[in-house]
Amino acid sequence: MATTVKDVATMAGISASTVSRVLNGSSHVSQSTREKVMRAVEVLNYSPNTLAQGLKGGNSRVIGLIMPYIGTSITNYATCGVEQAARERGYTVMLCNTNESLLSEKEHVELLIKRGVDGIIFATVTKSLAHQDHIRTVFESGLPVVNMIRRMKAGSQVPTVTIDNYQCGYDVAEEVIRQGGRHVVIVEQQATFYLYDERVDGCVDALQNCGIKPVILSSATEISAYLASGAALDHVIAVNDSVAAKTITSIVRAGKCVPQDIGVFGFGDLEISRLYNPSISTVKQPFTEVGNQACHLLIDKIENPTLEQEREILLQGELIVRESSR
Amino acid sequence: MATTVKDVATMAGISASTVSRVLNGSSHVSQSTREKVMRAVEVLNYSPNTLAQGLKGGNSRVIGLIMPYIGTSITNYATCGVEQAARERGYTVMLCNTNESLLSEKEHVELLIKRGVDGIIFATVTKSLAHQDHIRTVFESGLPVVNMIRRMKAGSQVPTVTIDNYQCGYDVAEEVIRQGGRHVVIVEQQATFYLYDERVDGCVDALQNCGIKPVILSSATEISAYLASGAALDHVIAVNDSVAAKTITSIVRAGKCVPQDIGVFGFGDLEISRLYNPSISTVKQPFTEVGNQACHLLIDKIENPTLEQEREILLQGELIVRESSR
DNA sequence: CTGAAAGCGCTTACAG
DNA sequence: CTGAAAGCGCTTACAG
Repeated sequence: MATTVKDVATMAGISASTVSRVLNGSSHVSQSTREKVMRAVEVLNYSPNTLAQGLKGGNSRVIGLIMPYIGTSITNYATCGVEQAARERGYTVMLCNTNESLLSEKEHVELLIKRGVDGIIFATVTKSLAHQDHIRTVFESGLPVVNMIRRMKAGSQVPTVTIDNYQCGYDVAEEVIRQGGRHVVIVEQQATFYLYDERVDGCVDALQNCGIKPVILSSATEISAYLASGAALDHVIAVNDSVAAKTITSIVRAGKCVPQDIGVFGFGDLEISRLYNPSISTVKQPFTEVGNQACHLLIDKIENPTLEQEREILLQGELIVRESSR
Repeated sequence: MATTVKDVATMAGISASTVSRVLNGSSHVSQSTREKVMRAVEVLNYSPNTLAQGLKGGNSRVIGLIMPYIGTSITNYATCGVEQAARERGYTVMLCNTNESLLSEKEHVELLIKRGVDGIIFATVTKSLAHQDHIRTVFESGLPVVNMIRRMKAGSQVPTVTIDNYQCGYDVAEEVIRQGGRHVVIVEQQATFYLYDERVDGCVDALQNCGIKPVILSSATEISAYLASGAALDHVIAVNDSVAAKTITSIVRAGKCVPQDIGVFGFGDLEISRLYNPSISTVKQPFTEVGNQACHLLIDKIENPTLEQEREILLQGELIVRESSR
C-alpha cells in the first residue's frame, strides 16, 4: 500500500540499492540518476519506512522517555522540552510513565530496548542509592542514556541534567536576608525529593552564614500552630509554590498579613505563583530547558558514540520577587 | 547481541517457525515442544524484536498521540490517561506536540504513519471546520483514529471522546440560580476554544431559562471596570479556573468580598482551585478518563477492525462547590 | 558509478 | 504437528 524503494526504483528505471544510496547520500552517485530518483520520490511522495530502517541496524530515530509521572507541571515542562529537541533533530519520543514505581521503571527500560530505541532519557524514580542498577546496566551496555531532573547516586557515570536547587535555595535565603529576615521558617512537604532537600540545604547554609538558624516545619498545616505559639516569624520559605500558597492561606487566616507581617517565598514559578493573591515570590525553574538539554545530550551521544559526554549539567534558576515578600 | 528466535530455536533443537508459533499461540503445537521452547525462552530471557514484528505486517503495538501542547494541565491529564490505557494493553505511545500548529499536526500524521503506528489519537488543533482533511484522509484510509478533548466538525465520522462542556456550563448556571443569582457575569478568555464556547452556551441557556440574561466580558481584567461602573453583580462564572482566580483577585482588590458580595465559579478543578484563597467552586473535568477512553476506543478498533465504533463519547463533569460561592 | 545479493528478526502460507 | 522458504522494506558490503 505505501510506496517503497522498489516503486521508486522501478519508476526511476534503476535499482533499489541506488535509490537508497541517493537518499542516504553515502557514496557517489551520478547527477543524472540522482535527479531521476528525486523526481520519482517527489511524484510518488515516497518516504522510507522507519521500521525497516531501524531493523536494518540503522538508527530507529526513536528515543525512550521514562517519566515518573506526567500529570505534574515539572515533569510536564521537561517532557515538552525533550519532545521539542527530539523533533528538531528528527527523532520521535516514546513516552513512558512509571507512576513513581521502580519496578515499572525497570520494565519500561526493557520495553524500550525491545522497541529498538536509540537511547533513553530518565527522570529516575529512585533517590535511593541502591536501586539504580538497571540504569547502570543499560549505561554500561553502551546504549546512550541521560538522566534528568532528579540526581542519581554520587559517583554514577550517567550524565545528568538538572537544576541547581542548592543555589536556588541559597539565592532565596540571601534575598530573605536582604529583606531583613531574622526569624525564618522553612516549610517542607510530605514526599520529599532530592530537589527539595537541596533547596533546603541551600537555604540553611545561606542563613547560617549570616548567623540565622531557621526552624523547619514538615508541612504547611503546621504553620498555624507555629503562629499560635507566639514564636517570632518574619519570613517563610516554602519548598515549592503550592506549599507557599497553602502557607500564605494559613498565615492570612491566622490574622497576619503577607507580606507586611510575614514574607513568603516559593520555588518553581508555577502558574499558581502568578495567579495567587498575593502573587508569590519564587525561583523560576527552567524545566523545559532541562528537557531540551537532556535530549540534545542524548542525541549527540547517539550520533557520535565516541563522544565524551559531560557528566553533569546544572541549570540556574531565576529569582522572581512578587507581592508575597518585602 | 540481543537474543533472537534463532537462538531460541537452536537451544530448543527445533525450527524458528515453530518457536514463533509457540509464542504467538496460533496453530497447534505439541506439548513437549511447547515446553522446550518455553524453557529456552526463559533461559535466554528472549523477547521478540517489535521492530521486526511490526515490519512483518503484524501490529507494531505503537500508537501515535498528537497533542496541541503538553505543558498545560488539560492535555497533560489526557496524555496521562492515554499512556495508562496503552500500557495496560501492551501498547507504547509516541508523543507528538504540535504547539497548536495545523501544519505541524499534518506533519506529525505523516511521520507517525511512516513510523508504522497502529493508530493515532488526536486532540486536534483546528476548530476551523475547513482544515481537517488530513484527519479525514487518515480515517478513510482505514488506519484507526480517535479524536479527543476538542470536537471536530459536525458530521465528521471520526470517533471523538470529550467532556460534555455544555452540560457542565448548564450545571454551574443552575447552581448559581439555586444560590439566588440574578445578576450574572460570564468571563471569557482571549484564546477561545470550542470547549469554552460550549461552557458559555450551557451557562447562557440555563440562565435564560430562568429569565436571566448574563453579561459577557472577554477577560478577567474587564471585571474592575465593570465593578467601577456600579452595575449590579452577584455571581461570576469564569470560563476556567485560572480566569476565576484572576477574577477573584480583581473583585477583592475592588474592595468586595468573595463569596459574601459576589460568588465566583470556574471550570476544571485544576490545582489552583483547591489552593486559592478562597478555594474556588468549579466543575471537575475528567481529562484522565477522556484519555483513557480515547485510547481504549482506538485499541479496540486496532484489534478488531470490523468493529463499529461509537461516534461520540461524552463524559460528564462534576460540580464541586467550595469557598468562592454561596 | 551502479546492480545483485545477503541479511536485519520475525511471521506465515505452503508442504509435508 | 513441524520445517523450509519467502517476504516485510530497507541498507550495505561485494562485485563489476
